[in-house]
Amino acid sequence: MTRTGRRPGDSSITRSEVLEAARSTFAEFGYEGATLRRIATAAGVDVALISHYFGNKEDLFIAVHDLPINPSDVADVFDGVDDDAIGDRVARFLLGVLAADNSAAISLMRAASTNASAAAMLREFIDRTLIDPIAAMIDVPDGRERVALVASHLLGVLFARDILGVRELTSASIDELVDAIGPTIHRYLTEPTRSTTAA
Amino acid sequence: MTRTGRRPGDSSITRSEVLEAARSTFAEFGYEGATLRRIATAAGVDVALISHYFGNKEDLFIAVHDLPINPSDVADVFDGVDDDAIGDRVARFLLGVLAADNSAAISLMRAASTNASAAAMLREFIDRTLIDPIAAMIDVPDGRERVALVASHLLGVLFARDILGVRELTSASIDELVDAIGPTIHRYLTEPTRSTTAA
DNA sequence: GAGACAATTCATCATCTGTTGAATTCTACC
DNA sequence: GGTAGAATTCAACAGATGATGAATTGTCTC
Repeated sequence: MTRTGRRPGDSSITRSEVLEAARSTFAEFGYEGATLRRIATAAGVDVALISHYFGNKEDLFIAVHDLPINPSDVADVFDGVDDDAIGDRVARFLLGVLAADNSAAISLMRAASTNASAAAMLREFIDRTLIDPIAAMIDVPDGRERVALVASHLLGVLFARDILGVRELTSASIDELVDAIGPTIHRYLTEPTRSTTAA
Repeated sequence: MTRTGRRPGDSSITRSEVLEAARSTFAEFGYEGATLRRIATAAGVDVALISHYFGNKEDLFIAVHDLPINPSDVADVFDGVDDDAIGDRVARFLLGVLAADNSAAISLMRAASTNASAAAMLREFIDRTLIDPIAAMIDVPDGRERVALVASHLLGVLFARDILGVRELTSASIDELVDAIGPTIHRYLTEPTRSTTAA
């Protein structure tokens, strides 16, 4: 149907359609599994157009994962929260942002499993956006290790729920998950450790 | 060097060498990334030999992941353990078995991220080997959901540590990790929930 | 309305994928 | 010691992959 040459009408739309198609395809199939042709088909576009816009596959991946949270957002989460509610607040914020249909987090997790540079992206994202600001706020000596445990727990829940499809988690609402996980996060962030936690 | 035809000497070794090469290659590259040719090279063998032995790639993957724990092993972990030590015992057992250089768990996690049948394998493994027996033993109404949270946490730590390479976790010893995570697992398994946990 | 340039597709490339069939070399049994 | 069969490699396959260059069609500016 669509012939060669430029389409009539506003053409700035196509680029964002490609991005959207790439996002959901990366999220569903991971880096290697998300074929340029699959993305192109999902976007209703020829393969070559993707290369034309984004150069190569890796640059497309990077463009897609211009990540959803920035450190100051995380800092805002703590604004005026009394200590008792920190766990819930963090849990709700992260689950809300990361488990959303947006699913950039799932996409990154899938890709990170088999692609070293995606793993580095996610690792640095966790570092810069979670560990750095949260550890600075709770201000305890082993703060970074504590936040790393919190992040691990969140990653694990996303993995089990959205990648593996563990029933006990898929059937729970975000509210129920926050209710279950919040206290754990709260303890990791506030409770004294039993001994030296990590190096 | 190696010419066509059967090699002299004991030939039952080769098969296990292929399995070992497949194990580590799957663990490093995931299902799609672990090329038959890559596995063959690692095993010092021609590609066709793999197909000859294992039929196809999926059967090879299944043969490799004849999984390391069985439910009765898990049950034994609780034998004569007083309630206070359950968390540590579970944490040490699972981290010890799953994070070992054996790395079948990492291999499954990597593959599960991009391959639906690998995800199903891991999900069922968690179900049958962790959730079923542990939930039966703690014997509380929402036991399955509690164990699912425990499993999620463990998966998350493995993911963050062995796949992402988060420094705060890679620099910790197994003992330190057990020390940090044990109490959390203990609470998930024994502490009363704040409200209804999940469906 | 002509010319520059952007958007889009088509055709094609070399490379890699899993799998299969035939050929060769060894071992085991009679 | 000859022969059945297993172990192993070689060669080749059809299909998919990411990338590139040329061709076509639209939009915008003067």
